[in-house]
Amino acid sequence: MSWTLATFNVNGIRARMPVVLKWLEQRSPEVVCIQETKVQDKDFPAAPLEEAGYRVAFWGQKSFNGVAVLTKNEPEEVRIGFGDGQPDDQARLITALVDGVWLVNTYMPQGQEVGAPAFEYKLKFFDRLRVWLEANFSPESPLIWTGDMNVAPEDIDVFDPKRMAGKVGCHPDERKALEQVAGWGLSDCFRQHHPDVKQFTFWDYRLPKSFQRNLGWRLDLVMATQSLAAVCSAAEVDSEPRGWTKPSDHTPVLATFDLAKL
DNA sequence: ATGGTTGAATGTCAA
Repeated sequence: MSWTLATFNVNGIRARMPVVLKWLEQRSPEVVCIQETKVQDKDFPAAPLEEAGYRVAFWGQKSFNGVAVLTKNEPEEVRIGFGDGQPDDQARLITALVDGVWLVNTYMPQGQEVGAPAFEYKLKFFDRLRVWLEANFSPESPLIWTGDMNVAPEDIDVFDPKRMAGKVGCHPDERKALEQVAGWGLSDCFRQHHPDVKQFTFWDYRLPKSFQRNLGWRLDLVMATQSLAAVCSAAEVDSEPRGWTKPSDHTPVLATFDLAKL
């Protein structure tokens, strides 16, 4: 059975519904992990997504953050936040068990700028995620950590690594924090299939014609435990929706797994 | 030098 997961930072689910619905019809992945919904739960546009054939689980807050998981099959379980005793004050983590796979969907903090309180919050969020993974899951089990990581893992993952060196998104401390989580037992599905490709998933609205000029970053990842990585048959970035009318500043990443071989 | 645009909300912040 070929099973495709996608991750998509939509930058406002309500503003992005035309793009999301068109893209779901085109690609029809089994699972879609969404970030930056920017909507309270009571206002989440579940009905049109259900009409498109998906079960919908979400956790949001007013104006900022917010995550959702769309699945063709009913999840066995959905969890919101860390539930680790510290306050779950920002809607950045939703976890679901579906089709025998644990999905960990994160909108990691952006960090604003190196040294800012938000930057410290970002680094701590990565540490907290690693501790939470250790406490709740086994790297031997089929698990996918995906979402907007807000870190370009390596220099190849940013359009101008010299200019961005040490800046937020490329700082060594952030890259170490990302590696620390991955070190639990996760590998980058896109990089596994495309070791040398300079392919971005985010192009800033604020840079003039950034998409046309390909001034971007690869911030959106699909990270799989070993058993899943071994049956990952393909991974791609679908740049097309970034060129549509009223696009998100991010575009979807897809990874396909042969779950029958697990 | 610190620009530029977008979403949510309707101030202005976050990205």
